[in-house]
Amino acid sequence: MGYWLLKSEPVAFGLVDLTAAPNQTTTWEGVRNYQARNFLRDGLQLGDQAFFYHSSTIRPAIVGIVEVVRAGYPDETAFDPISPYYDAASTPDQPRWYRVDIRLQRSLRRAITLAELKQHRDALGDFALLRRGNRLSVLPVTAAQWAFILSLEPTAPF
DNA sequence: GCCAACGTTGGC
DNA sequence: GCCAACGTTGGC
Repeated sequence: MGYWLLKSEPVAFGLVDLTAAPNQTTTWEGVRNYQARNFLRDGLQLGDQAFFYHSSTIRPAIVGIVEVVRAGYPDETAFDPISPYYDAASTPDQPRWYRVDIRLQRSLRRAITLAELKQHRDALGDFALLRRGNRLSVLPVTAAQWAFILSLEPTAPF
């Protein structure tokens, strides 16, 4: 079972949108970065969990947990000339870009902000989200990092 | 809005 | 293959 972090700009598609989506499920398409593509194609497996992260916003933060409900498959938006994600170099025979489908498992009881995560650099170790100049929209999380971050979320009220 | 980081493109 | 130019990401 693998763990990941998926970034999304809430202005474009945030937790509110995922919550409102049919079946609280969406397809994670339009990723046009090779490293992220490799994770989508080869890394994310059915049943894997991922943090849902809000980026490019006033308070960047992990806000939810999603589950992979369909592992990597070709991102067909690359084949569509009208799509903003169109890429003439990607063909059905030789797809260049991949996507996964995800479903909201639950919202976090509170947002765990990037600022807070930075305070725990030592505990988190080498965490892709905290690397300098990190721009990856799909990144791996170790089991230890996953457990630690979840431990920051308050449990039952009492 | 600014700027650092960094991936991509294209000329040579 | 090098590298400058350029575009995008994303935090602040």
